[in-house]
Amino acid sequence: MSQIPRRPRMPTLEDVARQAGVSRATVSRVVNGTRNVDPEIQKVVQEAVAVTGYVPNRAARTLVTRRTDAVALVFSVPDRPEDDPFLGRVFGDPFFGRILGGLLTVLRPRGVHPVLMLADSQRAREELAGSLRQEHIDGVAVVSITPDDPLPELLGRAQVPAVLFGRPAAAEVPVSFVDISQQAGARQAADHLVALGRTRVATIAGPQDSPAGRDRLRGFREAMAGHGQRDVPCVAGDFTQVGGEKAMRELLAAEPGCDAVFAANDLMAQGALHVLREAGRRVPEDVAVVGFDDSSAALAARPLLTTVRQPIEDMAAEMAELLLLSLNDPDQPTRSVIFRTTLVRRQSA
Amino acid sequence: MSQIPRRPRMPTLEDVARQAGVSRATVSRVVNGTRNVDPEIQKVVQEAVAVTGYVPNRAARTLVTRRTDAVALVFSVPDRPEDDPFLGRVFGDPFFGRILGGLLTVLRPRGVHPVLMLADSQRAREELAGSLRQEHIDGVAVVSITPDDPLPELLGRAQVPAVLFGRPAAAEVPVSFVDISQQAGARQAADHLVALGRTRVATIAGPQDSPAGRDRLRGFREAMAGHGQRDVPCVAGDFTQVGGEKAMRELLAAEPGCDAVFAANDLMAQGALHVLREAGRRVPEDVAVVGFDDSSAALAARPLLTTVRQPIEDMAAEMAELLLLSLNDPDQPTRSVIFRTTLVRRQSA
DNA sequence: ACCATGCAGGAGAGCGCTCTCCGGGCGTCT
DNA sequence: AGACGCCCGGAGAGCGCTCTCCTGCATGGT
Repeated sequence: MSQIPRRPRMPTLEDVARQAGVSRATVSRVVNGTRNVDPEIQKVVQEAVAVTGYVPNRAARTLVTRRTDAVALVFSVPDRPEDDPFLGRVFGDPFFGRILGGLLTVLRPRGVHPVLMLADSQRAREELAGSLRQEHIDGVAVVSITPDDPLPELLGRAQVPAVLFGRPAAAEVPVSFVDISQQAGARQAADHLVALGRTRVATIAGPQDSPAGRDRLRGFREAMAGHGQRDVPCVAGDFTQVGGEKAMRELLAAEPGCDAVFAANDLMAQGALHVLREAGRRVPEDVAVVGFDDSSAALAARPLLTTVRQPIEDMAAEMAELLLLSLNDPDQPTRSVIFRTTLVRRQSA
Repeated sequence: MSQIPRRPRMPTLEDVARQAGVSRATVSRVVNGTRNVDPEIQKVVQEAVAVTGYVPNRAARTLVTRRTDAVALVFSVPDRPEDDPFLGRVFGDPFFGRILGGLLTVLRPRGVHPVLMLADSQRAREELAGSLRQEHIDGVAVVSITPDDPLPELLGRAQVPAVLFGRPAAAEVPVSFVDISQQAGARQAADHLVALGRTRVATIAGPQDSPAGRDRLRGFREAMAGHGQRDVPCVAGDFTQVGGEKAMRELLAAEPGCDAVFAANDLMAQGALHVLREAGRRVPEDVAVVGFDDSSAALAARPLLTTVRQPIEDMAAEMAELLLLSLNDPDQPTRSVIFRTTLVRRQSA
């Protein structure tokens, strides 16, 4: 342990107490607002605090309260070699930032700080567990983009205050989460395309090893079946733009007459848009396109992408609320909150 | 201070010491690898650690070492009302995630955790200062997207270990930073356009109250002057896509004959591409377009955007190195590292 | 007048760790 | 053989805070 570059010594409770002519305990009470303190004395103490420039030392406080007022925001991604520069790509996704923004709206006013962590290897997961046991953080918000992620179950078992973004793959894991109704969202896309009079509808699905990918496809198919279209041509992509391009090309080859496409996320929809343009199809006149997420890609696309909006920020905020709840009372039952999606109508459909 | 939901008591050094039949001090030495300890005893201690499942308590350690092994990653943005939901937009920029990714490649192996903070109001800045004084964090990495940001100066004065992404607006602020040579980057764009044989070159500049915006414009103008084009038509945008669209429209109206455009960032270039397409200009045949940053927008654009690459991840990693350096020795002189940009040639020019 | 009651402030233990200081055993130099 | 270091382990102080317990005083009921 390398030793401390000593910064000038900070004033302590003791200093303030001396300055104010009261005991340490009293100062503590004033600072924390616990118990009643004579207003007269309160004023004296507050002045002493101002004079000395006192700020409570967090570590000392944590040592006794066993609260850190920090939570981890964990991104759980598929394992990869330690030196793979892929790291940047993970966080390059704006999705990530939106979650952070949503969390912050709740955490900040409560004085809780988010610490960023990445669970991308067995070792990283162990370190995360270590962080919790070290009492470095009070709880965990997990965003998992890994199929069959072992993390949720790990946390659930460990009885650690944790909340997931998106339901866990294994339904019986005892952990709180926020999610959207994927199927209802897909249904909105289907209904919209049908209302537009489209009759030869196809879909670019997400990876079928992800719950979101599966559920969106299922929801879309069921809805289309309800509208009388039993066989929806489908090619699965990988949630990336190039994946969407590839899928769209295949779809176009297999179903040249299709007049509408539902892509399981905006990035793939954007890819589809590019391919359709190359192929000389007009959007939305010849082919209507609907995406999913309402990410920044939807606004960057031309024509502007009609898409199923996922209220990410609200979901993240709720995630924070749930987390704080179980922080303050570990015996809270696990809860889940399912958000409603909305169809955002723009130009592409 | 709400009281602790007590989790089961964790094993302490004391427990390990008892288990191993040695003193607390010895266990501490083994755990931290300070001083030599008899290999025999070392083994006994390690076993005791394994048996008890001991993990050092971070707060206790911090209390005495005065190190938290945490740094703040601060995004300094223009002030705004406390309840403005703009929050999400800040972090929605992939730029943000790339920085985080870069930082992490350095911080993670060193066991340092990034804590996220937002400096978006006077109050937030004070809280940040408080966090430092509370010894909640050891240092600060700042990404400022505010013109005339008071934060760098504040930190510089406070003698706090700090590193900026991008040079401070006021040159004499004593604080380390990483940056690119904005002018050299702009020059690369200019040289490329000239090499392409373009003779009527225009530019969409960034906001002129940001250092980057100013420097890129200056660099571009100087380079073009060097190539014999003295008057470069210029409209300033605001670094957003719509800003780019607006600027491009103005440019097209004023200079219908222009055959090349340099946009001060990719987002604006993307906007320009859209407008050019609407206007029936072919890119790159009629008008060549070069962006700046090499962000994800460059790859999302069609045609693929030729752009000046800023090595964000490398810069962020260096930022972390500089920060760790001054953490370990506060007397380090302030340093700055200027990175080289590279022209990434794709389709648009 | 007395004791029960309530409330505000002080004393002091103790959270879990690191680190300085000490002491004892051993090797080495004279 | 004695003196002198050196190396390794133990003892114990103390980091800054919170919180329990205690004490002293005012209040009110009988």
